[in-house]
Amino acid sequence: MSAVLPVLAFRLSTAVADAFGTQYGGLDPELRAATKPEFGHFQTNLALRLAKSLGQPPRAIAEQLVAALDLGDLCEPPSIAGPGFVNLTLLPAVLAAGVNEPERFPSSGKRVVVDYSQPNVAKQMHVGHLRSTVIGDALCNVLRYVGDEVIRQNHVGDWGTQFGMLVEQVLFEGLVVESLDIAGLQLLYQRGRKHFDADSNFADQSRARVVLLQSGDPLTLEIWRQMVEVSLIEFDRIYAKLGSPLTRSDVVGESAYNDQLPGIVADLAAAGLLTESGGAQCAFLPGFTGRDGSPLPVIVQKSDGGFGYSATDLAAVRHRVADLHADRIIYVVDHRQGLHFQQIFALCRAAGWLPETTPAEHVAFGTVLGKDGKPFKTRDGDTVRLASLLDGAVNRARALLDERDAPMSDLTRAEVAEAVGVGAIKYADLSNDRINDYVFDLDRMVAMTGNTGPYLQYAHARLTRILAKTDETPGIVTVLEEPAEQRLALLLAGFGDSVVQVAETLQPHRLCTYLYEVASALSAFYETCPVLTSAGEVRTSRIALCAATRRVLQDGLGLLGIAAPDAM
RNA sequence: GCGCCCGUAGCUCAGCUGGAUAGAGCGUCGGACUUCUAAUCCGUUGGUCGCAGGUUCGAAUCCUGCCGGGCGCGCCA
Repeated sequence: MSAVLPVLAFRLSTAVADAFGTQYGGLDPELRAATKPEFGHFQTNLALRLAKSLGQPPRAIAEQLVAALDLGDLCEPPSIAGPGFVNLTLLPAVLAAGVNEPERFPSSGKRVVVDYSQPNVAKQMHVGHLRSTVIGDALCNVLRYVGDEVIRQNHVGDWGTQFGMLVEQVLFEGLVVESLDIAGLQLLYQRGRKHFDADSNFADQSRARVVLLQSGDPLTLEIWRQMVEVSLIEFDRIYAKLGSPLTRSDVVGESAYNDQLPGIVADLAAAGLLTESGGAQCAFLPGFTGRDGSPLPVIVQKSDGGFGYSATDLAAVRHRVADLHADRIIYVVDHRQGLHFQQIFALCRAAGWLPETTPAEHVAFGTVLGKDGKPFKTRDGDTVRLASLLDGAVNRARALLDERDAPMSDLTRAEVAEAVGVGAIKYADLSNDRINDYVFDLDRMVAMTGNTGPYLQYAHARLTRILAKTDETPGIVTVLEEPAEQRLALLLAGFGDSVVQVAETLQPHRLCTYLYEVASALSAFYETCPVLTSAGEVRTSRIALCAATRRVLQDGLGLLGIAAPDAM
């Protein structure tokens, strides 16, 4: 639609300038989607806006505006309604063109770095990683679609004091790390933690081991590397299950910045941004205050000389701007870290590592809750593993498929169950505004009615079936007479705009809402407009409309990271 | 105490950056299957947009102040 929209906007501005003087030509044409189908396709509220400065009644202005407006090649004659709205209805041919010629996005020349997923070494991925991974994937897809170059950064938690303890426990037990899996590593962590708390001698050795790790002791480093390897194998497995494109080449863990941390401190000190407080090197920034109103620091270097997460995050920002040449930096991290990122961004700007022209955005999201309204946990109070979460949804989808006795091979059925189950979870996660918490409710997620993943997948499967029954390859849309056809066509033409909106707001739920509207409009079309049993040009056109709808659903779901099976 | 976020129908949520009578789904109730896949569709029911002011021709949307909830606030990430 954006091929038409700018033209309409330009004509409106021209008409305003002609009718009321050039000083009003620069006014926002306020071209908006019509609030109701009976008002046409678009509306402009310019007349209302101009009423005051022109000192005339809005309706009179609307009449002059319409008189000056030249839209005969694009729209039906404009109508004036209500207090002064000007309603525009596109000609069927223009609408058809919007469907037949989907918008393509040239390269923006912009490079965007997206930091997301961020699992921790030696820990199983759990429900807490779901949102970051799913939202991050969707945003990467959307940004690339609108022409940005996207660089994924998986800031894996692979460094820090706990690894001293882990390595020490490995040596204590005489373990071969490579024989362990992720669950084994997690158990090792628990044993190490107990050991650490119970045995002060072991605790001291663990602390000494951290120093060895950071200074590059070969044995220590090798054991650490093996733990990372075991973990990455597991992450790969989960990403595959989740259908995430994240790979090892996207992993730039905390350890990657280890060498740069002293330099970070030195640079900040040289810039006069550091203050010693309680033995720690701190940056106190204006506008940040703590509990009792005292200045709130960013602790860059701890009192024991070690570096915390802030130092690593600072180094990461610097790396992304200086080395990766990011034009925009995005962090998909839960909302509780909002203050932390505010501080990091502010400090990076003060240090000159993050130019004012480079936006850094914390894409915050809410918590996944259980039915009790508290953070989602198992019955035993443990965190829910991502793997079991996904398996549960796939099993549920499989049961629904079996119940339905859909005519497909077992292999296909397994694949479809996978797509539907995982898609249901992802869609449920993406379809609400990310800032809100949501309750994990499998029944609702896999429901075939309402704004759910399976409902959209089903719409796609139906279209695939219809198109498979025709012997002709779909052509172009030429006939749009039925209201249901027009409504569907109008929506399809707005796909590009919808994606652009997500790229700007970083709110994937807008795309979900859009796709749901498309699927709903398809249902109405499907009820009132026979496709295969119609004849002539109407049939050809409707087949093309089906093909276009299928493409939008497939592409849209694809952007959300959700598969669209051909049958359900 | 300070800061961020949230508050819209019985429930779960949209509301396109200020526009027309605030919309969906679920649920309720009532219809449509010898199906272009009924895992669907159509109809029905339902709201002082937390409260009070303010800005505006016009506010769920912007501003201020309250109320209620979530989260955060020095060496964990």
